[in-house]
Amino acid sequence: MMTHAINAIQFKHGVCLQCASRDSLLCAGLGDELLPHLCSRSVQKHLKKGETLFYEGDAANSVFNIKEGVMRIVRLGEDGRRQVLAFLGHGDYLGHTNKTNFTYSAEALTDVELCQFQRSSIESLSQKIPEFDKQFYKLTACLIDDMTDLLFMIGRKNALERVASFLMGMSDKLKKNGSNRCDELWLPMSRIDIADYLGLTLETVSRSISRLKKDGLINVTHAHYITINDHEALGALSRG
Amino acid sequence: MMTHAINAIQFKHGVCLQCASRDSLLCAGLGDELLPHLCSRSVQKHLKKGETLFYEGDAANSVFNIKEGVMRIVRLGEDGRRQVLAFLGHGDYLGHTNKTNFTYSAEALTDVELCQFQRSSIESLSQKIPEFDKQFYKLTACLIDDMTDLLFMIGRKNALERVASFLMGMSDKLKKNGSNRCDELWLPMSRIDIADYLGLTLETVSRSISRLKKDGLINVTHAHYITINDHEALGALSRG
DNA sequence: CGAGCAATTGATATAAATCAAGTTCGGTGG
DNA sequence: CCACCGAACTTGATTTATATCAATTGCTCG
Repeated sequence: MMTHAINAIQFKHGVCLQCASRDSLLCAGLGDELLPHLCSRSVQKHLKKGETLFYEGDAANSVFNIKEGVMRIVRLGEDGRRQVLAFLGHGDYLGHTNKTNFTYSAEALTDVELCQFQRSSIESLSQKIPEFDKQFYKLTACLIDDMTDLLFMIGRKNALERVASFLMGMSDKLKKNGSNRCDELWLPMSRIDIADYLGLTLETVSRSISRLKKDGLINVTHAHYITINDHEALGALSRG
Repeated sequence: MMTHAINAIQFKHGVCLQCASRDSLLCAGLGDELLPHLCSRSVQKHLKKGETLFYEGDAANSVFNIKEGVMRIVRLGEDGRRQVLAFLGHGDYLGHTNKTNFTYSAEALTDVELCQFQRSSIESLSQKIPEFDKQFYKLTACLIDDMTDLLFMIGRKNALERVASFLMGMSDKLKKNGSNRCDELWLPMSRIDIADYLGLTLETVSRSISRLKKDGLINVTHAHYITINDHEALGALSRG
């Protein structure tokens, strides 16, 4: 029995050591020697495209780190109005709330790999792993920074600027993750998802994309594959 | 010299022990015996109405806890477009970012009292004060919850619903802080501030308030003093 | 008391929503 | 492999909510 338990932890430690997200998530601040402390508290989860991780209203007992894939975070109004709060992917932290139940759902837009932690263990993890603090600060801060940008965008930018901002944001994310082809975008989400993210309708999103295409700022090789022709100009437009 | 230093810490500890925000900020999780550890890292700040705590672009080396008063958090676009990201007051945490420079300014709408901490000490405070974790989790989570609500509001609600949501939010804050007169609102901010918070123009805010008044949901005794007549109906309207 | 700013209210313009066809894409079965 | 179907997307016509422009009123403070 004892041996079994130790093997299990060593196995998980191995998973974490080789993880593609080793340098970007809650584990990033920890040296290899401390990794098992965090690993032993995590559960690895796999979602197929289209599956839901949790629904609005579910008990908020877990938080998650996304290792791979893209998730859609959605808030639904009583009458069906829908706001996409974020598209999250590699390196993003999900589920941080003070409420007892989630006020949004999380759905997989692609196959997704993630680590699940008990909220209670995250709330006091630094007591066991002091090095954990800094990375936790960083992940929550990134979340807040992104939401700040989104608030400004939805509150004060027009349709064309919002779509430009969205595309630039997708490009920035690629760059952040070390891609050298950050102008070749893959958009796994539908036009409705983009519209609900930007506070627009799908028709307006579609028209804005067509406009950017007509003006030569982007190329639309396929509805879900867009290349940025003029990164500079698209950036300027996104800033207003 | 030695005596002087000890007295200074004891004095600050005294300030913290008697603080009106003792139960709601970063210090809330700590017993009186641990309080000096946090106190010794804080600087007490006082702002007069109209003063700016920091500007967009300033180095983001500090975070703050607001003990008293109301602050306006503002993001400015290159061409002057303005988005109020939050109105913060008693019990709120301010300045949490992963960026090296603030992307928003913080201005006092009233006289304000706050505690300032070095970001570097917050990033690793749990190493010294394990009990600190839980409260830090809570404050960052509240921030994210509020921004989530605001995103849904700006992205998917119409003007009247936004203004209703804003008023309900002000009422909720009073209730959270223990007021038994949560329907008697004092609005220290201007109509422009409200408009820039809700992603509207001041005229639309003014018209919406007039409409709520005409429909009997609220009373406007003064531009900055509003009472909610029908809490239930205003809540229903705010939810859409 | 009056100057100047904040707020309200009204008239008009406009960006985006809504309504309505078409078109393309992706999958399925013959 | 191709034809068909439905879903996703694009494009066009019209409506509408809110912005913009403009005038008036009300407050605040010197």
